[in-house]
Amino acid sequence: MTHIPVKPKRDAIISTHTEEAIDKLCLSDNVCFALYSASNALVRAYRPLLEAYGLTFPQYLVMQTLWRQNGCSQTQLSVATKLDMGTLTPIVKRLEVKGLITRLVCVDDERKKRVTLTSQGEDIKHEALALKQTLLDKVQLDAEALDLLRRQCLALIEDLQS
Amino acid sequence: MTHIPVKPKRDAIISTHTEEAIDKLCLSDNVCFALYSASNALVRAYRPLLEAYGLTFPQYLVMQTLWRQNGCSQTQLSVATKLDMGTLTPIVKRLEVKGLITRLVCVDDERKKRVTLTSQGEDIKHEALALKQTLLDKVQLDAEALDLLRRQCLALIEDLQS
DNA sequence: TGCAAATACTTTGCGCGCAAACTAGATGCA
DNA sequence: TGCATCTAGTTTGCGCGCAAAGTATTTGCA
Repeated sequence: MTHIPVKPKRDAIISTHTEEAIDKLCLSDNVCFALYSASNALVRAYRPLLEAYGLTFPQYLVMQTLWRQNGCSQTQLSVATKLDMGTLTPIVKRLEVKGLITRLVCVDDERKKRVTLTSQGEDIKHEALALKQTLLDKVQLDAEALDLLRRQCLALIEDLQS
Repeated sequence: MTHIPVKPKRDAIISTHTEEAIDKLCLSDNVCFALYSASNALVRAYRPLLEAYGLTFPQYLVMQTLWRQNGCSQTQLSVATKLDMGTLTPIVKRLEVKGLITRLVCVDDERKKRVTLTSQGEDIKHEALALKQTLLDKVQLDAEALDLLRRQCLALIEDLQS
Protein backbone atom coordinates (compact mmCIF):
# COMPACT_ATOMS: atom_id res chain seq x y z
CA MET A 1 0.00 0.00 0.00
CA THR A 2 2.76 2.46 0.84
CA HIS A 3 5.29 3.57 -1.70
CA ILE A 4 8.84 2.37 -0.91
CA PRO A 5 11.77 3.18 -3.19
CA VAL A 6 14.67 0.71 -3.44
CA LYS A 7 17.27 3.34 -2.61
CA PRO A 8 15.72 6.14 -0.59
CA LYS A 9 18.30 8.74 -1.53
CA ARG A 10 17.31 12.39 -1.68
CA ASP A 11 14.50 13.18 -4.13
CA ALA A 12 14.99 9.87 -5.86
CA ILE A 13 11.38 9.50 -6.84
CA ILE A 14 9.97 12.75 -8.02
CA SER A 15 12.90 14.94 -8.91
CA THR A 16 14.19 12.53 -11.49
CA HIS A 17 11.90 14.50 -13.77
CA THR A 18 14.24 17.08 -15.21
CA GLU A 19 13.42 20.59 -16.37
CA GLU A 20 12.75 19.34 -19.88
CA ALA A 21 10.44 16.67 -18.53
CA ILE A 22 8.41 19.32 -16.74
CA ASP A 23 8.20 21.36 -19.93
CA LYS A 24 7.00 18.29 -21.77
CA LEU A 25 4.64 17.68 -18.88
CA CYS A 26 2.96 21.00 -19.48
CA LEU A 27 -0.22 20.84 -21.54
CA SER A 28 0.85 23.70 -23.78
CA ASP A 29 0.39 21.64 -26.95
CA ASN A 30 -3.34 21.71 -26.25
CA VAL A 31 -5.52 24.49 -27.68
CA CYS A 32 -8.21 24.06 -25.07
CA PHE A 33 -5.72 24.24 -22.25
CA ALA A 34 -4.05 27.31 -23.78
CA LEU A 35 -7.35 29.13 -24.11
CA TYR A 36 -8.52 28.20 -20.64
CA SER A 37 -5.21 29.17 -19.13
CA ALA A 38 -5.04 32.46 -21.03
CA SER A 39 -8.47 33.40 -19.72
CA ASN A 40 -7.37 32.67 -16.14
CA ALA A 41 -4.19 34.69 -16.70
CA LEU A 42 -6.27 37.57 -18.04
CA VAL A 43 -8.59 37.70 -15.05
CA ARG A 44 -5.57 37.41 -12.75
CA ALA A 45 -3.83 40.31 -14.52
CA TYR A 46 -6.94 42.49 -14.33
CA ARG A 47 -7.43 41.87 -10.61
CA PRO A 48 -4.88 44.35 -9.20
CA LEU A 49 -5.93 47.00 -11.73
CA LEU A 50 -9.64 46.66 -11.02
CA GLU A 51 -9.07 46.54 -7.28
CA ALA A 52 -8.76 50.34 -7.28
CA TYR A 53 -12.42 50.50 -8.34
CA GLY A 54 -13.56 47.59 -6.19
CA LEU A 55 -14.53 45.63 -9.29
CA THR A 56 -14.01 42.03 -10.37
CA PHE A 57 -13.58 41.19 -14.03
CA PRO A 58 -17.17 39.97 -14.59
CA GLN A 59 -18.46 43.03 -12.72
CA TYR A 60 -16.30 45.14 -15.05
CA LEU A 61 -17.97 43.48 -18.04
CA VAL A 62 -21.39 44.41 -16.70
CA MET A 63 -20.25 47.98 -16.08
CA GLN A 64 -18.87 48.20 -19.62
CA THR A 65 -22.23 47.11 -20.97
CA LEU A 66 -24.02 49.75 -18.91
CA TRP A 67 -21.57 52.48 -19.93
CA ARG A 68 -22.59 51.71 -23.52
CA GLN A 69 -26.27 51.42 -22.84
CA ASN A 70 -27.56 52.60 -19.51
CA GLY A 71 -30.87 51.24 -18.28
CA CYS A 72 -30.60 47.69 -19.65
CA SER A 73 -32.73 44.91 -18.32
CA GLN A 74 -30.89 42.03 -16.66
CA THR A 75 -31.75 39.78 -19.57
CA GLN A 76 -30.08 42.24 -21.93
CA LEU A 77 -27.03 42.29 -19.66
CA SER A 78 -27.06 38.50 -19.72
CA VAL A 79 -27.04 38.43 -23.51
CA ALA A 80 -24.36 41.10 -23.78
CA THR A 81 -21.99 39.48 -21.31
CA LYS A 82 -22.84 35.89 -22.29
CA LEU A 83 -23.35 35.11 -18.62
CA ASP A 84 -26.48 33.29 -17.56
CA MET A 85 -29.05 34.85 -15.28
CA GLY A 86 -28.07 32.73 -12.32
CA THR A 87 -24.58 34.17 -12.56
CA LEU A 88 -25.71 37.69 -13.33
CA THR A 89 -28.21 38.23 -10.51
CA PRO A 90 -25.63 38.14 -7.69
CA ILE A 91 -23.11 40.16 -9.72
CA VAL A 92 -25.64 42.93 -10.27
CA LYS A 93 -26.68 42.79 -6.62
CA ARG A 94 -23.06 43.31 -5.56
CA LEU A 95 -22.72 46.28 -7.91
CA GLU A 96 -25.82 47.73 -6.26
CA VAL A 97 -24.33 47.21 -2.77
CA LYS A 98 -21.19 49.01 -3.94
CA GLY A 99 -23.41 51.93 -4.97
CA LEU A 100 -22.48 51.82 -8.66
CA ILE A 101 -25.95 50.96 -9.98
CA THR A 102 -29.59 50.85 -8.99
CA ARG A 103 -32.14 48.15 -9.80
CA LEU A 104 -35.74 49.21 -10.24
CA VAL A 105 -38.67 47.05 -11.17
CA CYS A 106 -39.84 48.09 -14.62
CA VAL A 107 -43.25 49.71 -14.46
CA ASP A 108 -44.64 48.32 -17.68
CA ASP A 109 -43.47 44.78 -16.97
CA GLU A 110 -42.98 43.99 -13.33
CA ARG A 111 -40.88 40.90 -14.08
CA LYS A 112 -38.14 43.06 -15.55
CA LYS A 113 -35.49 44.94 -13.62
CA ARG A 114 -34.08 48.10 -15.11
CA VAL A 115 -30.40 48.45 -14.21
CA THR A 116 -29.21 52.04 -14.12
CA LEU A 117 -25.84 53.61 -13.31
CA THR A 118 -25.60 55.87 -10.29
CA SER A 119 -23.58 59.05 -10.66
CA GLN A 120 -20.76 57.20 -8.92
CA GLY A 121 -21.08 54.46 -11.53
CA GLU A 122 -20.91 57.07 -14.29
CA ASP A 123 -17.98 58.83 -12.68
CA ILE A 124 -15.50 55.97 -12.91
CA LYS A 125 -16.33 55.25 -16.56
CA HIS A 126 -13.38 56.87 -18.31
CA GLU A 127 -10.73 55.94 -15.78
CA ALA A 128 -11.92 52.35 -15.59
CA LEU A 129 -12.18 51.96 -19.36
CA ALA A 130 -8.58 53.16 -19.64
CA LEU A 131 -7.49 50.05 -17.71
CA LYS A 132 -8.07 47.99 -20.83
CA GLN A 133 -5.24 49.81 -22.56
CA THR A 134 -3.03 49.62 -19.45
CA LEU A 135 -3.34 45.86 -19.62
CA LEU A 136 -2.93 45.59 -23.39
CA ASP A 137 0.27 47.63 -23.11
CA LYS A 138 1.85 44.67 -21.31
CA VAL A 139 1.15 42.49 -24.32
CA GLN A 140 3.61 42.06 -27.18
CA LEU A 141 0.94 41.14 -29.74
CA ASP A 142 0.16 44.00 -32.12
CA ALA A 143 -3.29 45.38 -32.86
CA GLU A 144 -3.72 43.11 -35.86
CA ALA A 145 -2.80 39.94 -33.97
CA LEU A 146 -5.15 40.92 -31.15
CA ASP A 147 -7.96 41.50 -33.60
CA LEU A 148 -7.35 38.10 -35.16
CA LEU A 149 -7.32 36.52 -31.71
CA ARG A 150 -10.59 38.26 -30.91
CA ARG A 151 -12.25 37.08 -34.12
CA GLN A 152 -11.00 33.52 -33.67
CA CYS A 153 -12.44 33.45 -30.16
CA LEU A 154 -15.80 34.71 -31.39
CA ALA A 155 -15.81 32.11 -34.17
CA LEU A 156 -15.01 29.41 -31.64
CA ILE A 157 -17.85 30.51 -29.37
CA GLU A 158 -20.19 30.39 -32.32
CA ASP A 159 -19.11 26.86 -33.28
CA LEU A 160 -19.18 25.51 -29.74
CA GLN A 161 -22.65 26.65 -28.85
CA SER A 162 -24.28 24.79 -31.73
CA MET B 1 -37.55 56.86 -6.18
CA THR B 2 -39.67 54.68 -8.44
CA HIS B 3 -39.40 54.77 -12.17
CA ILE B 4 -42.50 56.22 -13.86
CA PRO B 5 -42.77 56.53 -17.64
CA VAL B 6 -44.88 59.30 -19.13
CA LYS B 7 -46.86 56.91 -21.30
CA PRO B 8 -46.83 53.45 -19.77
CA LYS B 9 -47.55 51.63 -23.01
CA ARG B 10 -46.29 48.07 -23.50
CA ASP B 11 -42.50 47.66 -23.27
CA ALA B 12 -42.01 51.36 -23.74
CA ILE B 13 -38.87 51.54 -21.66
CA ILE B 14 -36.64 48.63 -22.34
CA SER B 15 -37.69 47.19 -25.65
CA THR B 16 -37.01 50.41 -27.46
CA HIS B 17 -33.55 48.89 -27.84
CA THR B 18 -33.80 47.21 -31.20
CA GLU B 19 -32.00 44.07 -32.37
CA GLU B 20 -29.13 46.14 -33.73
CA ALA B 21 -28.86 47.98 -30.44
CA ILE B 22 -28.46 44.67 -28.62
CA ASP B 23 -25.79 43.57 -31.05
CA LYS B 24 -23.97 46.83 -30.51
CA LEU B 25 -24.51 46.29 -26.80
CA CYS B 26 -22.52 43.07 -26.91
CA LEU B 27 -18.91 43.42 -25.88
CA SER B 28 -17.64 41.46 -28.87
CA ASP B 29 -15.29 44.26 -29.96
CA ASN B 30 -13.25 43.54 -26.85
CA VAL B 31 -10.39 41.01 -26.97
CA CYS B 32 -10.50 40.34 -23.26
CA PHE B 33 -14.21 39.68 -23.33
CA ALA B 34 -13.87 37.41 -26.36
CA LEU B 35 -11.15 35.36 -24.71
CA TYR B 36 -12.97 35.11 -21.41
CA SER B 37 -16.18 34.19 -23.10
CA ALA B 38 -14.53 31.60 -25.36
CA SER B 39 -13.02 29.92 -22.33
CA ASN B 40 -16.43 29.74 -20.66
CA ALA B 41 -17.94 28.36 -23.87
CA LEU B 42 -15.20 25.75 -24.03
CA VAL B 43 -15.77 24.49 -20.50
CA ARG B 44 -19.52 24.50 -21.15
CA ALA B 45 -19.07 22.46 -24.33
CA TYR B 46 -16.82 19.94 -22.59
CA ARG B 47 -19.24 19.41 -19.71
CA PRO B 48 -21.68 16.98 -21.35
CA LEU B 49 -18.81 15.04 -22.96
CA LEU B 50 -16.83 14.70 -19.73
CA GLU B 51 -19.93 13.82 -17.75
CA ALA B 52 -19.67 10.24 -19.04
CA TYR B 53 -16.39 9.92 -17.12
CA GLY B 54 -17.52 11.94 -14.12
CA LEU B 55 -14.88 14.57 -14.82
CA THR B 56 -14.92 18.36 -14.85
CA PHE B 57 -12.66 20.25 -17.25
CA PRO B 58 -9.96 21.12 -14.67
CA GLN B 59 -10.06 17.52 -13.41
CA TYR B 60 -9.58 16.45 -17.04
CA LEU B 61 -6.49 18.68 -17.27
CA VAL B 62 -5.02 16.98 -14.21
CA MET B 63 -5.78 13.54 -15.65
CA GLN B 64 -4.14 14.51 -18.95
CA THR B 65 -1.01 15.51 -17.07
CA LEU B 66 -0.95 12.19 -15.23
CA TRP B 67 -1.53 10.20 -18.41
CA ARG B 68 1.65 11.80 -19.73
CA GLN B 69 3.65 11.43 -16.57
CA ASN B 70 2.25 9.22 -13.87
CA GLY B 71 3.47 9.75 -10.31
CA CYS B 72 3.81 13.55 -10.37
CA SER B 73 3.94 15.56 -7.18
CA GLN B 74 1.13 18.05 -6.66
CA THR B 75 3.54 20.90 -7.23
CA GLN B 76 4.41 19.46 -10.63
CA LEU B 77 0.71 19.14 -11.40
CA SER B 78 0.28 22.75 -10.36
CA VAL B 79 3.01 23.89 -12.76
CA ALA B 80 1.72 21.75 -15.61
CA THR B 81 -1.90 22.89 -15.30
CA LYS B 82 -1.04 26.48 -14.30
CA LEU B 83 -3.47 26.12 -11.39
CA ASP B 84 -2.33 27.16 -7.95
CA MET B 85 -2.02 24.72 -5.08
CA GLY B 86 -5.10 26.03 -3.33
CA THR B 87 -7.12 25.15 -6.41
CA LEU B 88 -5.34 21.89 -7.07
CA THR B 89 -5.62 20.27 -3.65
CA PRO B 90 -9.43 19.88 -3.69
CA ILE B 91 -9.41 18.82 -7.37
CA VAL B 92 -6.94 16.04 -6.67
CA LYS B 93 -8.88 15.01 -3.58
CA ARG B 94 -12.04 14.67 -5.66
CA LEU B 95 -10.22 12.55 -8.23
CA GLU B 96 -9.11 10.32 -5.36
CA VAL B 97 -12.69 10.00 -4.07
CA LYS B 98 -13.76 9.01 -7.60
CA GLY B 99 -11.15 6.25 -7.48
CA LEU B 100 -9.14 7.51 -10.45
CA ILE B 101 -5.93 8.28 -8.54
CA THR B 102 -4.15 7.66 -5.25
CA ARG B 103 -2.18 10.13 -3.17
CA LEU B 104 0.74 8.81 -1.15
CA VAL B 105 3.15 10.75 0.99
CA CYS B 106 6.56 10.59 -0.66
CA VAL B 107 9.00 8.54 1.43
CA ASP B 108 12.11 10.64 0.82
CA ASP B 109 10.33 13.94 1.43
CA GLU B 110 7.27 13.72 3.59
CA ARG B 111 5.98 17.13 2.51
CA LYS B 112 5.44 15.84 -1.02
CA LYS B 113 2.46 13.84 -2.24
CA ARG B 114 2.99 11.42 -5.08
CA VAL B 115 -0.15 11.31 -7.29
CA THR B 116 -0.58 8.01 -9.11
CA LEU B 117 -3.26 6.71 -11.48
CA THR B 118 -5.32 3.74 -10.36
CA SER B 119 -6.03 1.06 -12.96
CA GLN B 120 -9.45 2.69 -13.37
CA GLY B 121 -7.69 5.99 -14.02
CA GLU B 122 -5.48 4.31 -16.64
CA ASP B 123 -8.44 2.55 -18.23
CA ILE B 124 -10.31 5.65 -19.34
CA LYS B 125 -7.20 7.25 -20.86
CA HIS B 126 -7.76 6.58 -24.55
CA GLU B 127 -11.50 7.08 -24.59
CA ALA B 128 -11.27 10.29 -22.59
CA LEU B 129 -8.43 11.70 -24.69
CA ALA B 130 -10.54 11.09 -27.80
CA LEU B 131 -13.06 13.63 -26.49
CA LYS B 132 -10.67 16.41 -27.45
CA GLN B 133 -11.15 15.51 -31.11
CA THR B 134 -14.90 15.11 -30.67
CA LEU B 135 -15.04 18.69 -29.50
CA LEU B 136 -12.64 20.06 -32.11
CA ASP B 137 -14.77 18.44 -34.82
CA LYS B 138 -17.51 20.94 -33.98
CA VAL B 139 -15.13 23.78 -34.75
CA GLN B 140 -14.77 25.30 -38.22
CA LEU B 141 -11.23 26.58 -37.63
CA ASP B 142 -8.64 24.43 -39.39
CA ALA B 143 -5.58 22.89 -37.77
CA GLU B 144 -3.40 25.83 -38.72
CA ALA B 145 -5.78 28.43 -37.29
CA LEU B 146 -6.09 26.41 -34.09
CA ASP B 147 -2.34 26.20 -33.77
CA LEU B 148 -2.06 29.95 -34.24
CA LEU B 149 -4.77 30.48 -31.63
CA ARG B 150 -2.89 28.20 -29.25
CA ARG B 151 0.42 30.03 -29.75
CA GLN B 152 -1.22 33.43 -29.36
CA CYS B 153 -2.77 32.33 -26.09
CA LEU B 154 0.57 31.06 -24.79
CA ALA B 155 2.25 34.32 -25.82
CA LEU B 156 -0.45 36.27 -24.03
CA ILE B 157 -0.03 34.22 -20.85
CA GLU B 158 3.69 34.89 -21.00
CA ASP B 159 3.19 38.64 -21.39
CA LEU B 160 0.52 38.91 -18.72
CA GLN B 161 2.40 37.15 -15.97
CA SER B 162 5.34 39.55 -16.10
C1' DT C 1 -62.43 35.61 -20.20
C1' DG C 2 -59.67 31.77 -18.33
C1' DC C 3 -55.77 29.21 -18.09
C1' DA C 4 -51.71 26.92 -19.93
C1' DA C 5 -47.34 28.30 -21.59
C1' DA C 6 -43.73 31.56 -21.82
C1' DT C 7 -40.73 34.98 -19.77
C1' DA C 8 -37.86 37.45 -16.16
C1' DC C 9 -35.62 36.79 -12.44
C1' DT C 10 -34.09 34.32 -7.85
C1' DT C 11 -32.28 30.60 -5.20
C1' DT C 12 -29.60 26.47 -4.27
C1' DG C 13 -25.86 23.42 -4.80
C1' DC C 14 -21.43 22.33 -6.42
C1' DG C 15 -16.85 23.00 -8.26
C1' DC C 16 -13.58 25.92 -9.37
C1' DG C 17 -9.65 29.99 -9.02
C1' DC C 18 -7.08 32.39 -6.12
C1' DA C 19 -5.30 35.35 -2.21
C1' DA C 20 -4.01 34.85 2.43
C1' DA C 21 -3.12 32.53 6.45
C1' DC C 22 -1.74 28.21 8.29
C1' DT C 23 0.81 23.49 9.31
C1' DA C 24 4.54 20.52 8.92
C1' DG C 25 8.68 18.85 7.12
C1' DA C 26 13.35 19.89 4.81
C1' DT C 27 17.37 22.80 4.16
C1' DG C 28 21.22 25.72 4.93
C1' DC C 29 24.43 28.00 7.38
C1' DA C 30 26.35 30.30 11.58
C1' DT D 1 24.05 21.08 16.18
C1' DG D 2 20.44 24.97 16.39
C1' DC D 3 17.37 27.64 14.32
C1' DA D 4 15.84 30.78 10.79
C1' DT D 5 14.27 30.14 6.23
C1' DC D 6 12.29 27.68 2.60
C1' DT D 7 9.18 24.49 0.49
C1' DA D 8 4.92 21.37 -0.06
C1' DG D 9 0.61 21.14 0.78
C1' DT D 10 -4.00 22.46 3.35
C1' DT D 11 -7.63 25.53 4.76
C1' DT D 12 -10.64 29.54 4.60
C1' DG D 13 -13.20 33.07 2.45
C1' DC D 14 -15.18 35.11 -1.46
C1' DG D 15 -16.86 35.54 -6.12
C1' DC D 16 -17.95 33.47 -9.98
C1' DG D 17 -20.35 29.98 -13.75
C1' DC D 18 -23.89 27.25 -14.44
C1' DA D 19 -27.57 23.54 -14.05
C1' DA D 20 -31.85 22.88 -11.93
C1' DA D 21 -35.69 24.07 -9.44
C1' DG D 22 -38.62 27.69 -7.78
C1' DT D 23 -41.52 32.32 -7.86
C1' DA D 24 -44.04 35.87 -9.95
C1' DT D 25 -45.74 38.19 -13.92
C1' DT D 26 -47.21 38.37 -18.68
C1' DT D 27 -48.84 36.48 -22.94
C1' DG D 28 -51.38 33.89 -26.21
C1' DC D 29 -55.08 31.48 -27.58
C1' DA D 30 -59.15 28.31 -27.02
